[in-house]
Amino acid sequence: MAKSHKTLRTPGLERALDRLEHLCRARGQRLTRQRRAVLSSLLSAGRALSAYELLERLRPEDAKSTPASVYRSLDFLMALGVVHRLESTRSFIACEHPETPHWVQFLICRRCGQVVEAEDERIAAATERLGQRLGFALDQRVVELTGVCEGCRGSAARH
Amino acid sequence: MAKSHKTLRTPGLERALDRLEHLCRARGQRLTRQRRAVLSSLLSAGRALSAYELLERLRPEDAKSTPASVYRSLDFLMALGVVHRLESTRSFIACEHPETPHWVQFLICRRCGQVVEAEDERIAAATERLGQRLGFALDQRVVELTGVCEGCRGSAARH
DNA sequence: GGGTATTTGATACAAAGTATCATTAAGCGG
DNA sequence: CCGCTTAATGATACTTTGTATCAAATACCC
Ligand SMILES: [Zn+2]
Ligand SMILES: [Zn+2]
Ligand SMILES: [Zn+2]
Ligand SMILES: [Zn+2]
Repeated sequence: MAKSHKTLRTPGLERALDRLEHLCRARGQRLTRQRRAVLSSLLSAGRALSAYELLERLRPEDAKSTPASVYRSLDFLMALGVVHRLESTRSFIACEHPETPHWVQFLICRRCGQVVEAEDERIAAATERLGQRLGFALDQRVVELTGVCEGCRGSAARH
Repeated sequence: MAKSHKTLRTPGLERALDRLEHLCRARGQRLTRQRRAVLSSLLSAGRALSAYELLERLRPEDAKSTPASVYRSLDFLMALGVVHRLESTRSFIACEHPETPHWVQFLICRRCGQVVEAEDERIAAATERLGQRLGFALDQRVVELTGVCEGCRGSAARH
């Protein structure tokens, strides 16, 4: 029988890991087991995770993960642009469209925790403009909009 | 001789504390010594401070400040809208124009730490729009743009 | 498969933020 | 000005989040 790789279950995840590999090769960066595991875990979580939640999910598979190692992998993946950090919730999420380098905005539902990654031209342009107007050469833009998503508003009669 | 209040040194600070008092009365909230001290300290710092930096500045005057008490005062002042939290630097800063309720953007210089509070109509409108488009009823918007300010770019020959 | 620079493991620590409950004081009415 | 009531603080201990250091391991190139 064929060797039973644990992959190939979710094609989306497979594609993301392939993309990670190609990104690393292109930049001459090393792709390690941990880095793969961290991205993989974030992707299959399907939501934002704190570094320590992530750690808990990694431990069963890799007992020697530590906070430091998780943060290191996260930093690496963020530099590559395949993971983002949500400043307002101190958590991390896999990028939803890592094909292009991008400045994104996040919409966060405070009730169900859903996070939507948006790429709004208007906001991008307006922030760039503001930076120029005030003389700042911007290199990082955090836009995190918190509220209640449509689903959650519907499902709550009131209050 | 007249009683030697330690106030009246900086009219801007005085005005801010008066405003704080009025805000509290208007809302039936109590204005305590600590809350005054926290706002006062943030104002005279003239920059963003972490909660613990703030604590250090309060301790000489009020030896029984604790992390918990500082965070409580900060939460109170933020609810009133006279203090903002910078998510991307985990710090707090006095509002630069607390007259009106507002959604603001922050520009942060990563070299000198300067923070500028802006109120850009275009960004406000664009974020609101995005929220509507994606079905979110927004109640908090974090817009924090980091880069290098004009002064710092000028003063650095290169790198 | 071996060599080397990079990454990780292990440990310890620093920084940021919160829970709890007994005690204190702000603001109000008399 | 005094005492009452309720909200806020003090004290303590704890949780969560993030880093420093250096020896050991491993990804990648050949
Ligand atoms: Zn993205
Ligand atoms: Zn929701
Ligand atoms: Zn403000
Ligand atoms: Zn600067």
